[in-house]
Amino acid sequence: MPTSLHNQVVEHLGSRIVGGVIPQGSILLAADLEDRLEVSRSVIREAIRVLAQAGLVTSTKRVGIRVLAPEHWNPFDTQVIRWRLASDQQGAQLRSLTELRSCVEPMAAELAAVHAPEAMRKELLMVSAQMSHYGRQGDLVRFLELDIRFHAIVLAASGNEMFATLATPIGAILRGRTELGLMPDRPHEEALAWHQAVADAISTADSAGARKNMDSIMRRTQNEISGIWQEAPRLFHDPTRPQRK
Amino acid sequence: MPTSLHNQVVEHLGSRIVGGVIPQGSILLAADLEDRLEVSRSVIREAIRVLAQAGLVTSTKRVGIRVLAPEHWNPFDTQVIRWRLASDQQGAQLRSLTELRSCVEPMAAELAAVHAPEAMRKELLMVSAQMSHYGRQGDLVRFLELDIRFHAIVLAASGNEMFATLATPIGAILRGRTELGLMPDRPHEEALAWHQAVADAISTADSAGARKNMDSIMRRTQNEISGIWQEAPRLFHDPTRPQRK
DNA sequence: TAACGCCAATCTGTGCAGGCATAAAAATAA
DNA sequence: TTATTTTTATGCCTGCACAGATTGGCGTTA
Repeated sequence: MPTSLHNQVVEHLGSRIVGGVIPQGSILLAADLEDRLEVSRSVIREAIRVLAQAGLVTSTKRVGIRVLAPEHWNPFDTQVIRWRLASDQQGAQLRSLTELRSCVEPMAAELAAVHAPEAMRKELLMVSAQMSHYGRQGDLVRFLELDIRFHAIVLAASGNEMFATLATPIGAILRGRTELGLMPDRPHEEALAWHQAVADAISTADSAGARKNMDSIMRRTQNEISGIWQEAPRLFHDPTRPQRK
Repeated sequence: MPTSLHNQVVEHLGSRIVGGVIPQGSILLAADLEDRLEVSRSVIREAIRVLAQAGLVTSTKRVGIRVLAPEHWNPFDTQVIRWRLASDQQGAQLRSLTELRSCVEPMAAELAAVHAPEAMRKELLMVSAQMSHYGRQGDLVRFLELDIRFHAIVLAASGNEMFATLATPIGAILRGRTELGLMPDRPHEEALAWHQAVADAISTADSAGARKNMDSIMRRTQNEISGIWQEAPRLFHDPTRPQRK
C-alpha cells in the first residue's frame, strides 16, 4: 500500500525545506522537479498546491516556485509541526507547543468541568486511576499511552474543536519527551496526584479546581523540559508590514 | 487579475460544504464537477487536494470524493475559519476562537514582557495611547484598527509563532464584533485603562502585570459577546476511536 | 433452498504526456 | 527615464493507460 505519489513528493520537498536542505529564497522550477523526482507534471503541481497551502512555497508566473521564509510557514499545519520536530528547530517547536498547551490545557480543564458529557468524566476517572497504578509500577510504556489519552480526553471534553485538535501534536511531544529520556524513572507522586485531582474536579463539575490542578501539571512539565530549547532564538514577525515578497 | 481558477473552485466548494449546501456524506464525482463548474480535470484535482488537506473531503478510488463530517475539518485552517464565520455556525466559531484567545493572549502578554524587542514595546505604548485618544473621541473606525494592531503586536511580541498566526483570525472577530454592532458607542474607560496597563507592563518587563491586565480585557470581551452563541451546541469528538467512516 | 466463497466486470481516482494560452520579468527601443 | 517587445515559466486543457476497490454473477457447499 504505497502512499500516493504526490504525497511522497509533498513529504520529500516539505521535509527538505523545513530541514533547511532547500534554503529559503530558492527558486524551484516545475520542469526541473519533473526530471529530478521523475514524476509527471500533475503530481508536481498537486504537491506544490499542498505545500503552498502550508505556506512553504509560493508559485508565480514567469519566476517559478519560490521557497518562503520560516515566518510564512503555517505553525498549525500538522505536517509542518512534524517536519520541524524532526529538524534542528525541534527546540523551538517544542517550546511553542509547550507554551501553547500550558495555557490551553488549564482552560480546557475548566471548560470540561462545566460541559463534559458523563461518559468522558467517567473515562477520565478510569484513566487517571490506571495512570497511578502503572506509574507506581514503573511501567513507563503503558503510562505514556495513558497520559496521552488523559490529555486528549480533557481537550476533547472541553467541547472546543480547536482545543481538541491540539491533542495530536501534544501527544507527539509527550512521546518525544519519553523517547528522549526526559522522563524520571517513575512519575512523581505529585504529578499522579494532580492528574487524579483534575479528573476528580471535572467529574464533580469543579471548574476552578480543574484549572488549578491542570495548571500545576503544566508548570511542572514546563520546568522539566525547558532545558531542551536552551537558547533557541525567538522569531519576531512584525505584523505591521504584511511583507509579501 | 482574477484569482486563479483552482482557488475559485476551492472557494466555491469549501464555502458550500461548510455552509451545509453540500451535506456531509455526499459523494462528489470529479467528472461531474468538471461539467458543473466547467473547468478541467487538473483544476478540480488541485482544488480537491487543498480541500482534502483542510479535512473537508477525502477521495478514494472507485467511490469518489466523499464530504467529511465537521469533526474532521481542520479548525485552524484559515479558510475553514472564514467559511465558518460566514455560515450559520458563526456562533460556534466565535466561541472557539474567543475561548482560545482568552487563554492565549494573557500568556502572550506575559511572554512579551520578557522577550519583546524594544521596537515593539515602544510601538505598543504608542498604539495604546492612540487607542485612548480616538476611543474617547468616539472614532470607532480608527479605534478598531488600532485595537486589532494592539493585539497583533502583543501576539507577535511573545516570540511564539503559533500565537502570532492567531492575530489574523482574532482580527477578523474584532472586525465582526463591530460590524455586528456589538461594541458600545465609545469604548469603556476601563478597557482603555487595561490596554494602557498592558502596554506599560510589557514596556517595563512586568510579566505578571501584563498577564493580569490582559486577562481583565479577555474577561470583559468574553462577557460582552458570549450572548451571540446562545446555545450553539458543543461538539465532543471522542479521541478514543479514530472513527474513519 | 440458502449461504458462502471465488472471480470477473466495472467504475473512478491516480498518474502520464503533450499541447496552447497567458502573465510578468527582462531586454530592448524610444 | 519610459514605452515596447521578447522571453519564459506557470496556468490550464485534453487524451490515454493504469491501479485498486466495489459490485454482482457464478459455482460450490451445507
